[in-house]
Amino acid sequence: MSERLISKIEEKKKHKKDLLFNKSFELFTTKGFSKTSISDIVSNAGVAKGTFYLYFKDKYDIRNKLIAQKGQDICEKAYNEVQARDDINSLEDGVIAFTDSVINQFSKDTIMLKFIAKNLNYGIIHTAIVDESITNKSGFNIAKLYQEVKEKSDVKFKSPEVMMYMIIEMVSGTCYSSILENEPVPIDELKPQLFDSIRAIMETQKIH
Amino acid sequence: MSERLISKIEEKKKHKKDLLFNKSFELFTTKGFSKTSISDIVSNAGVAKGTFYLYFKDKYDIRNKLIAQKGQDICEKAYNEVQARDDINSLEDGVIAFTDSVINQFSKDTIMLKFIAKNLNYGIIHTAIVDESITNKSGFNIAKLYQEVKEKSDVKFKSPEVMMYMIIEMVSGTCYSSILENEPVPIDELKPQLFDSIRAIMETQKIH
Amino acid sequence: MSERLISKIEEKKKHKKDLLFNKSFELFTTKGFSKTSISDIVSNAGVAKGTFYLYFKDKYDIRNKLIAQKGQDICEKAYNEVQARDDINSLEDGVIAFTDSVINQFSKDTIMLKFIAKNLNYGIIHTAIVDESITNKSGFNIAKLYQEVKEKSDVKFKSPEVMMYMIIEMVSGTCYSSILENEPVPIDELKPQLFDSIRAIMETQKIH
Amino acid sequence: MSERLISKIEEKKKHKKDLLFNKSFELFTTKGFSKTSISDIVSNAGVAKGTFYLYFKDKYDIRNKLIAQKGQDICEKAYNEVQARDDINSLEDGVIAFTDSVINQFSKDTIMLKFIAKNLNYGIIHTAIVDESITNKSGFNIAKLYQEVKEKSDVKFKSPEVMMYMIIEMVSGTCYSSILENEPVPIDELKPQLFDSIRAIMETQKIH
DNA sequence: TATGAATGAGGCTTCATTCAT
DNA sequence: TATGAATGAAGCCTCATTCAT
Repeated sequence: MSERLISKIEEKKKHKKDLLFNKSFELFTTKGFSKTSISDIVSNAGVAKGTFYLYFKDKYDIRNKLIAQKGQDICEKAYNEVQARDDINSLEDGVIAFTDSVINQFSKDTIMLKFIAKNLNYGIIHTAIVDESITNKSGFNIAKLYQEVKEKSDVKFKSPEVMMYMIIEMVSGTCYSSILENEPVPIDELKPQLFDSIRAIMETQKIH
Repeated sequence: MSERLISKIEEKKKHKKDLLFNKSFELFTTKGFSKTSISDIVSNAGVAKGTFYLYFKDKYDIRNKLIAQKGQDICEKAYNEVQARDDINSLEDGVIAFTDSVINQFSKDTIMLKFIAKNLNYGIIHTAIVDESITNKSGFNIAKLYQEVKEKSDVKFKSPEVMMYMIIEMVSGTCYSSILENEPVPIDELKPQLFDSIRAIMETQKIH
Repeated sequence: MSERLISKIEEKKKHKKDLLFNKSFELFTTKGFSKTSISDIVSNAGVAKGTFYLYFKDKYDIRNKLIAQKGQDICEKAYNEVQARDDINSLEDGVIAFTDSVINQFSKDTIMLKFIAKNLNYGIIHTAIVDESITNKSGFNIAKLYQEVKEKSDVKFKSPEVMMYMIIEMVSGTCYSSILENEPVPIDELKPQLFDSIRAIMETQKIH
Repeated sequence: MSERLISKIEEKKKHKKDLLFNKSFELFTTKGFSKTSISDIVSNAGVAKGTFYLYFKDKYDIRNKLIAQKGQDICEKAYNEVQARDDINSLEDGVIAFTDSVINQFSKDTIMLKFIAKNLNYGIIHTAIVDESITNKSGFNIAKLYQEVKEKSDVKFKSPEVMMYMIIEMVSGTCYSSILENEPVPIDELKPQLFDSIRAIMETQKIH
């Protein structure tokens, strides 16, 4: 009986935390982070100011957890989509399919793109990955994925980390303004050239 | 006589504006933008608060002009270095030489790297390029450079804008953490792979 | 059986109250009263916030009871020490011996000195003396002591209350900074002069 | 002309600072220090919140300066009164006359007595004495006074600092409750006994 | 032009207290 | 009795901006 009581309370707490998460995301993406105050967040969530501090240290805390959370959601979805396909015959195909999924998700949800791109930086990602409350939520973990892919691949690359890095930066940088402003070209035009470039970069890195 | 008087006043005005520019840059790069107040800036510059508003609209205004200014300084220096070399036989060589110069400048001045990277975004660049007070300062102009290079080249590319974009994003993204944190590898290790990738991307874009 | 059950519960209650007492004292003397919150107290005591309000009205309540308690402990100890001596031949000797014991106790426990001195005031003492939960704890009672001493003495004084008052204030005031800061002189140097002054004051008050 | 302008502005500033001083004193003595907020102070003074911070660091700052200020005012007045008398034939007479003046001042202004007694401590006095904005206000200086008296006296004392200390503590301690609560006796009854005790203490300290 | 005193909105955070469980 | 989530008033302080001089 007392167990059920506890779980009920825990559920309520979870609900309140999620409420704060969702309303914060809403406000950060519409008003912008620095123009969103704690007052805005709590009045939107319909809770008292003090309640915010029961769940988060400050505005930066909730932002960082939000970024990590959303970032992982996107990667997890992309991973699952790649797994479900049966036309992936090489690592190149896999990387491109993964990229394609991420681009598509961002194209459909430009608010998310703006939020993540504006706020992403390595410090945040790192501390977030360490935060168990996020990584434990689902079984998925971006670090595990990377390891898994590397081991499965039968082709060897000179420096896989550098290669992935170059690809990620190229993709994220160009897509940001392509999706949001159609500059230098709309995303549909950009994609084939991007994929060609990914293959070209991977080719330079192969060890024969 | 009155002309000289006017020019003297103009000089003084210029002096104060420059002072505010320099001190702002100092503070933005040490304390960070959002933690730097107008009070900080003026007390460091030794002028009154009201004076700030005589020259700039607000804190964002001075930051944007600062970024554009510093960004152009770097490009101009890189351009001049490339011009002075006599071992540039192709557009690829030119792009790589230009990139190399920029990377070297940032390696020597990581504060600048942090400032520009953290604040750069297309909106700022665009409004800044339009601002005559910056572009007119020296004869150099990044837009003109681009045109010039494109016309000179005897090889044609499918989509030069896209190509340059992809290269720029790949370079800037990877160099940031490579220079500042040696991640994923130190900049000296990164460079050859980056240059290989640049050549590879350009190759995919060539029209034969 | 039910009696033992009740006494067990009573013991538990007593235990919790004592726990709150002890942890409060610890925190008040380390962090200071105003910087110690109820949250601090209960989290240190390992009980829930609501529990605090089961035993005390508020932070002031627990502080006042603490002061009275600790003050009485000190007086009781001093009284017992004086009783145990056989070299006390006059009221002057008794007063000085009592004073000496209190000073020694404070010298060994400066935290207590700070706490009591900083918080002592007549309102608190008075309400605390009235509080039965404190005075009943042991048989000792400072008011009874005073009466007892006065009756036993064969010398008469003009105004014993005033005399004791002057002595107490002189002693407590000077000892505070002498013990804590060695100002104006260390306590060992101060003592003989203090005792001379006590004797001198008492002499002016004697009725011959 | 510009000089007069500056002095006019300085006058206005002085006026505002004094306004804050006065209103703070009023509130601290009626509501109590901890229950007086900055908001209370500024709304009573009729200035904006920010203005407070132009003149004082925080609530503690204004309180400490207030104590030092008021304390010095009292001592200065007592000193002048002693100087004006022609029946002072010894150091004992001087100390007693000074004490008498201070007691009389506090008897007439019990609010001041409460404020100073509750807040006085050596740290505050010390930092206040160092603060030039207070000590320079008038020529008077408590440290100078002490030196002056010591040099003039033709009788020598074993340890003048300790002696003064004991006297001060005895006087201040007993007077506080005597003036405010008539306990243990009204101040008029206390005085003669206090003065006897002062003479007795000084006697024990004389070097013959 | 230049100054800097004054403003006051608005942000962040703490914390005593309550009350449903 | 005991709990601790929730409250929201209340405090402190900063800072961009204005305007009289």
